[in-house]
Amino acid sequence: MESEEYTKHYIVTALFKLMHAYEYEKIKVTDIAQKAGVGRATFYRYFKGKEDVITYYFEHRTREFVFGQRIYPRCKEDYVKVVSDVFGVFEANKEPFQLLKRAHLSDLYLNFLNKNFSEMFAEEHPDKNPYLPYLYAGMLYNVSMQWLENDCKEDIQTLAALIVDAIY
Amino acid sequence: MESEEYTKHYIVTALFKLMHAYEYEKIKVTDIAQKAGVGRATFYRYFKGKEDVITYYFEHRTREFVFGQRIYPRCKEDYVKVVSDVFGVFEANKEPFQLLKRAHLSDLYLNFLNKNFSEMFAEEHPDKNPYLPYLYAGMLYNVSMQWLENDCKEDIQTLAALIVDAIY
DNA sequence: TATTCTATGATACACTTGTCTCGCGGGAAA
DNA sequence: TTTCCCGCGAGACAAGTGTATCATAGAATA
Repeated sequence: MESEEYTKHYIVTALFKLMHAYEYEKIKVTDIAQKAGVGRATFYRYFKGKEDVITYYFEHRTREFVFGQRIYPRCKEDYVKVVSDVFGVFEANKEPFQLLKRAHLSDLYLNFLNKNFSEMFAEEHPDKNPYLPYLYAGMLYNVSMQWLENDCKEDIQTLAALIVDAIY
Repeated sequence: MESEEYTKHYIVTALFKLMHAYEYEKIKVTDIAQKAGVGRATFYRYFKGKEDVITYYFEHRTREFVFGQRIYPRCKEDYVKVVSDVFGVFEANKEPFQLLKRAHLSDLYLNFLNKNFSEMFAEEHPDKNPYLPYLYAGMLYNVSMQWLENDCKEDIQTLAALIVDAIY
């Protein structure tokens, strides 16, 4: 008898393996269970459905997405640094983000950016327009996602320059 | 025999009516077809599924408002105009957007903005950085969504000024 | 008026989803 | 060793999805 965590792990990795070969929508619960070597009922005992598997995976590694030091940008160089940092973490987790996107769960990342930028701005400039962090988060999020669509082929400096030039 | 456009319209409005009363996930294609007064097969003749109906809505109901004039911003006043326009349409369609958000389908609106901004920039400035339209779309999208969270209580001029000041 | 055209509803079908039982079998406790 | 526990696979089941076929009503055309 396996531990519950092991069973979950088998299921998660099975889905990821399948997602390398097949389109997310085409993958059926039966396929995942078979690949994981468990019964379909077992799958449903641990997960509500396919999407729940992805959510589970990301909830267990959200910490890795936190970008290094939360410096508040005071000059153009700081802006470049923060923006490059965000893109850097994104690129380092390219594959998980591709899975997120395919599962229509990318907004979890946007929520994450919103939360972090809001806190950053609130600490430093409580007086500033409260929508400003969302403005930054939104453009970083969307550019990141389109960058991902292009398989992150442009280098980070180019993207960072685009962002910073546009807002500075 | 109804025109095809009418039939599509019945289906779209039927879905939106149902979304007032029921959770998006609980609404079945059969329900939509019944509410629209058409057969289920007719639904599938025009739409690939529920989500496709929402996409259609944004393609055909919002396009004329947002990009009817299709001015490409050349000065600060143009920027204010375009941005105010986007927020204006958003506010005018506040209720549908709230439904979208509840259904976790807001990214369809982001897709819509991306598509339109890309086309606008491509026509006017084929040489510009191709990520620029996504930068604008992303920040407008995210600020709009947070604005919606606040029940659109701030007035459009304030928001438009924030955006334009940030990028100009 | 007669004929063609076509959007439609009805219906059947294969497949997937999500829920629910039931009995097996291996590990832990007695 | 024996008994109990419980995660698990197997499979049944209702409901929803998406596709395909077919006959029909009614508008357009001749």
